Amino acid sequence: MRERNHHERIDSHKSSKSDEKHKHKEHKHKEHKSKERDKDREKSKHSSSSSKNHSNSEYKESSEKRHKEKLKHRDGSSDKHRHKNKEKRKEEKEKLHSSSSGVGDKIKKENGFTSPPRIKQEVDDEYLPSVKVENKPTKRARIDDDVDFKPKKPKIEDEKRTKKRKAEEVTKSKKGKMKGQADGAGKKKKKKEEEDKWKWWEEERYTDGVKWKFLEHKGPVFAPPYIPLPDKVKFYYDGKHMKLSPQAEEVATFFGKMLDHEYTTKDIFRKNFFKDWRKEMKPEEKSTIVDLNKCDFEEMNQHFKDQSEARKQMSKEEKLKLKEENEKLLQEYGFCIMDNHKERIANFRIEPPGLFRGRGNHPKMGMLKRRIRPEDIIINCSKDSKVPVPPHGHKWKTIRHDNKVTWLVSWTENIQGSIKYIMLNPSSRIKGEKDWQKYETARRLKKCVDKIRAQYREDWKSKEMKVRQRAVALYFIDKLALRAGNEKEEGETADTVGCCSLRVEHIKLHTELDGQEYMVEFDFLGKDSIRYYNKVPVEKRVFKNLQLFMENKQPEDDLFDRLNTSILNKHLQELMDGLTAKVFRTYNASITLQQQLKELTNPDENVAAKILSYNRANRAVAILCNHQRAPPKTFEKSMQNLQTKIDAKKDQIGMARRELKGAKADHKVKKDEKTRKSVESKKKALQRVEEQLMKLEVQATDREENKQIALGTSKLNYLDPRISIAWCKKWDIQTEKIYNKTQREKFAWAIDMADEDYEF
DNA sequence: ATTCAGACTTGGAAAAATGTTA
DNA sequence: TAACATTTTTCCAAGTCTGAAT
Repeated sequence: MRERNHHERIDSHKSSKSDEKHKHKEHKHKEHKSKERDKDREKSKHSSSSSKNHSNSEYKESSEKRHKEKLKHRDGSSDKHRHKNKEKRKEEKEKLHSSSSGVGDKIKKENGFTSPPRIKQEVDDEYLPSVKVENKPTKRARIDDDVDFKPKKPKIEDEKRTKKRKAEEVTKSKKGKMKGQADGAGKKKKKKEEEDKWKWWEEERYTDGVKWKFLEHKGPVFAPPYIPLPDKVKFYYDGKHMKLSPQAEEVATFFGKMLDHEYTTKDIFRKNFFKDWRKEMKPEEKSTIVDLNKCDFEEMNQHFKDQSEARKQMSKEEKLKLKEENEKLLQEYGFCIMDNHKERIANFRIEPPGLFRGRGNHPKMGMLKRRIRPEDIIINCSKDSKVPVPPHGHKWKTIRHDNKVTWLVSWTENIQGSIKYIMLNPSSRIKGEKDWQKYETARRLKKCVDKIRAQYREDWKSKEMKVRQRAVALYFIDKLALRAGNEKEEGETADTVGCCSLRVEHIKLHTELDGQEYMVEFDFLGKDSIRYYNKVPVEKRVFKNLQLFMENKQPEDDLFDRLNTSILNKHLQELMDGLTAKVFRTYNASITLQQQLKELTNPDENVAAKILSYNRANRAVAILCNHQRAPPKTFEKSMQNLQTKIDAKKDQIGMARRELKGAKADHKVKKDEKTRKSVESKKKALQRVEEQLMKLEVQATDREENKQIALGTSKLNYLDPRISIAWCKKWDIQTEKIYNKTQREKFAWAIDMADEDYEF
């Protein structure tokens, strides 16, 4: 950020953003940098035994340096020019290469779809042309899909509900009437609940980009106004008490609340905070408070701790009252009417002001996120609806009636200048339909993925650099489930990359490593600055291509310099309607789950063990997608507790065994009914405890394996829920065992529609 | 072709709610 | 019944992708 501003000033006479970007990139301290990276690698090697390393912290430090080490720009020659020359050189070399190495290329056993780390076996099979799937032209596939995606009849026989939304109201009331007449009073309630569950998936979708016909809501709930601190809570500057103006005090409390957080120790955070805080100060304050290090927020911090403690200690009645108030608010603002149905809103509360907490090494961390007022708010609703009323004495910024979008409320946030929205809950029709559609697109990919894979393998040999890069990138996206990797504005966000934005410094080539040939070692920060570390064997041709792409480049140069997400997606679009890079992630995630479930589920095992298998399948996907979490702070202890329980259970078993033995002996002697019964019951008791033990042990295994893996995201966003539902039905496992209430609501469509035979 | 705003999905952490134990 | 552990929900940042403007 600093550096960037500096440059902007110097270079202000010219240059587009992209020029600037390259200038920055191309004049960094190489030696310095690469040394840093080496050190880093060294570290990561030590710390990782598995092929994917999960420690983020190490990486972050060094990535931080990236920004700092940029050197001054010097020459003015056009960037594009340079680029072109570079590429020409490359193309020449490429020709040489392909003619010399191409011939000897034998087809390896490796087909390019070896398992991602720790997934036992998988996509391999997918690559082989399957019997069932012919390679249809994409057009055709599209049609197929559409058929698939249309609501299915079965469950609506009796009611003929497949009609246009317009007709819904009629349907509904008619239905109500029928019920009212038919049912006895006692049944009414239950019936009503049933009716409330609207099966939108049995109705027709909008086709023309229209998202709704009617939309009515009450607008957002604003953050509560700032309550000044009581006088006894003091702020000290340089050891001296200082009463702050309300504005300055509010911002100070944001910092005070966070005192225990690591953020407040970070330089950038402190610097950004202090700068923005000073903007809120009165002139006197501004002239006095010049050094953040001399500020003492301790009492504020304590005050808020006390407050939250007090909240915990509230009496039952008070808590209940609070809960009721919350519920009232939810009832009033938490729902909207969209096309005759009451739907839950996801986030009806406006984000309160506070300090921006970017993730990873974010240049803007600590900046003040300002309070949103009604005047910042754009309302979206239908013309014929009751327009939400702004708070007294205020006006909305704008009121819109745009039914081509799904949001109800929007505002522009001041840190990145991006737009924030209030939208509906995942259980809503509008989200659900889209979600369903996403999986249908992925299923269409399944039908043509063989063809696409064959195609990009062909493209590895292309004469055109652009095509080769595209093909290798796509291979990574497919094989490793990498994200597309859009370009980002440098200095505005943390330095993270995806596939297309990988830089030379992010991969290392090893002709041989760990006994395998042609290994690529990935090490970069992905979304949310989560580290991706992986060593993968690739095909020789890919390897050679990578060498080519890296020739004559600096570590900080783009690996795929002729490629970006827009080029890639345009290409994908041509291969299959609706295909984009992220579809591969969805596809590979879902297909992996399906295969893993098939492979891991043991019919003879009990429910607990089956669930463990499910979780393991889920885990395989999470690993593929690199979904990591920080190990829970209480992890070790919680493992210990579980172990204690297990030990206790084992003792119990010993006891039960002895008792059984005794009973048996008794029975042998007496041979009467009473002792026989006793033996029976002891046997049962033993069995019971053994089962409990088994459950605990399964739980322990599951938890251990899940230490640094986050299952949530894949479960919620990547796995076709119908696969899971089919699995549940097949093995007679309750849906509740794998989906909690929220999840069941979100996946209601899948729960209703998938049967045991569903195949992704 | 490139840039940019906009809209929407995806992501882990943290807070809140709920369950369990001493 | 408080303290602690675990699960669920909320929060909001950070991606992807589209389409319009230039």
